Amino acid sequence: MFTIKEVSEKMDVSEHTLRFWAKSGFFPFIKRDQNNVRLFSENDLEWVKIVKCLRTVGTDNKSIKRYIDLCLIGDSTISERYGIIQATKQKAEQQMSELSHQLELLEYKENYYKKLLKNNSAVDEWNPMNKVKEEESIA
Amino acid sequence: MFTIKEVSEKMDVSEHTLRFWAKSGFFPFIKRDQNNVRLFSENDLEWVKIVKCLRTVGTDNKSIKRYIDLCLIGDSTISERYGIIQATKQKAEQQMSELSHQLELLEYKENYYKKLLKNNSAVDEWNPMNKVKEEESIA
DNA sequence: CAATTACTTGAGAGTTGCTCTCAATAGCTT
DNA sequence: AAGCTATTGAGAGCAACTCTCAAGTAATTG
Repeated sequence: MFTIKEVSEKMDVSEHTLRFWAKSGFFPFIKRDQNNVRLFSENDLEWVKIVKCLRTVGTDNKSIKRYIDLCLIGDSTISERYGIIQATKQKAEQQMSELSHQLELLEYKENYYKKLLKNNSAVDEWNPMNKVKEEESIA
Repeated sequence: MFTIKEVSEKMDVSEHTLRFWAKSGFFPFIKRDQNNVRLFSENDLEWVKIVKCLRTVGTDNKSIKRYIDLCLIGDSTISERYGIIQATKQKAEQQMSELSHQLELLEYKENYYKKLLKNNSAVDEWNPMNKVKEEESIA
């Protein structure tokens, strides 16, 4: 059994967020000790894991709650849960491809700045002939 | 020259967000027509592109403003901008690897549900012998 | 054994980055 | 002229945290 602090470190989710998620009903099986302190079991960690996964992919909390509730209902909801997981997978894949697209832009910029740095250190800054005119700055 | 609606469609960013970004000072060169309507130039689209890129990777708006301001200052800030782009690239790479990690979990779940669906349709649900005991539901 | 330190709790305020609503204005169409 | 379509800025609303705080408990230390 783990305290919220231990879970926070183990799963790399802030204690605040874990409490917020708990209040949102994302961890239905959490026990408390005699002092009302939350104690997470290994099984509870699995719930943290799936919630973190869904949030990482950008699922909103309402949809996460829906998924949790489906799990609690039981076997009759398996095909709906299967659909949710599939849709989430697709979303994750789209995000990967979007990210790799943005990485291309970042690499282009990186090279652009690298070149500028090389040139700048080579030229004589004090020579007015090296002044470059620009209509508008570039991002 | 493009209206905000055209830019919204071209760049896949909502008009609301574009206005919000404009108000935040992310597009320093935007012109207006005689009716105060914003007109984006091709160069302005480049600013939209880089802002969208930085936001996609999760850069906060304050840091984006800092980057924009550095661009406006000019050549003396190239090495700082280079650093920002490098750090952003790293962040994007981390996010890719986090996403692909989460994709693994999603694939595992997908297979798990796929198997359950196959079994469920094969067994006789009305046979009490097929009742499976579970201590706690699983996410 | 009182005091300090280290956690934990829930309530609730504050923050970020949108997102949406609205009234005012302008141009185009019939 | 009336209707339709855009655009604008101001400002309300929202999601998902994030942070602050007072209160409670437990272990440690002087």
